[in-house]
Amino acid sequence: MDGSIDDKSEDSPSSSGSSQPQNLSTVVHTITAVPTAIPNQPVQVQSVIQPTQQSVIQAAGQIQTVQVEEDGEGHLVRTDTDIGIEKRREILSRRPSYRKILNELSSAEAPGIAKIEEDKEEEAAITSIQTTIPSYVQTSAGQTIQIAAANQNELTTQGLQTITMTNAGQGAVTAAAMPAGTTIVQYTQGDGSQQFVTVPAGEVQAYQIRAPSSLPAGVVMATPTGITSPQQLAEESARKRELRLMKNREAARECRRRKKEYVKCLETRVAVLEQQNKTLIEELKSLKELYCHKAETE
DNA sequence: GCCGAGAGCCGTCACAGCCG
DNA sequence: CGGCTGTGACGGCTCTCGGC
Repeated sequence: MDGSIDDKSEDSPSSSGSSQPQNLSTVVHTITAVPTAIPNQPVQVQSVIQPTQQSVIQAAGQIQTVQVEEDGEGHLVRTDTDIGIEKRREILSRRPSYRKILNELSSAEAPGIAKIEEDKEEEAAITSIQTTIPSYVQTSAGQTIQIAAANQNELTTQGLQTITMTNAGQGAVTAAAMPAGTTIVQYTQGDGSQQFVTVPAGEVQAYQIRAPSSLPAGVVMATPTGITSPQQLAEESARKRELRLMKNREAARECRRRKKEYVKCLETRVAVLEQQNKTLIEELKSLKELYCHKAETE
């Protein structure tokens, strides 16, 4: 091909392909500077190592400096420089999350690629209850459950609208008795979505409501104190399982969302790069013509 | 209208890696 | 080291579309 760039690292970030793990992924060549019409000027090209989904590689968005030089036969040859093979291999030792990949891509990239939001809303909600709140659920007459918060202001911010609970089912936070004696502590988040935790009725008095930072937004974990009977243990483990499933459900949703966003981002990049490639080819053609024309006239 | 194929989404499980 | 998180894999469900 006329004026083609011989990319010696087509499937590997390094120009010495054999020294790289086989599953090293695609290299997305991000041309950050369109070469000017100066024939012998080395062209700085930014290359973004892009791991594929299935591969065991890591460190997407690692930028390496690549030089494109003429090889003496009119071909432009890419020669990688900066990162040593060993170091790169070390960097590539773990697959990053889609969020990491995309964020690194976008930070290494010109503006235009949106970062995956760091779940700001969720974090905001968690922040408001992040520290262990010395609050207790207590049953009183008529199944009214009240949480005495050390800092009511924290509890009433974003994540949890209201923390005083009644059994009426109308309040922002309600506790409904289950037939089997289980109590569901239900509350409404700022966005209107419902969250709940199950609490065996007999244990309600002993429950401490706390909000570990690891929980999804607005989820309050009730930690029983003084569980003794096997039945309570079973209920506790069932509760834990439910919580785990719920969190994993949410995590899977988020993961899929990030994955979609990541794929979209890649598709956008492909389109941009195809366009840039076209432009470069055109430019190369015109330069060649110019050069030939000049040679003929001399 | 019925049926099968294919695509897309979801929940769950398993597992690797991270972090306190 | 144990708990948590992110993600691949898998199976089930639903929807759409084309062929009959």
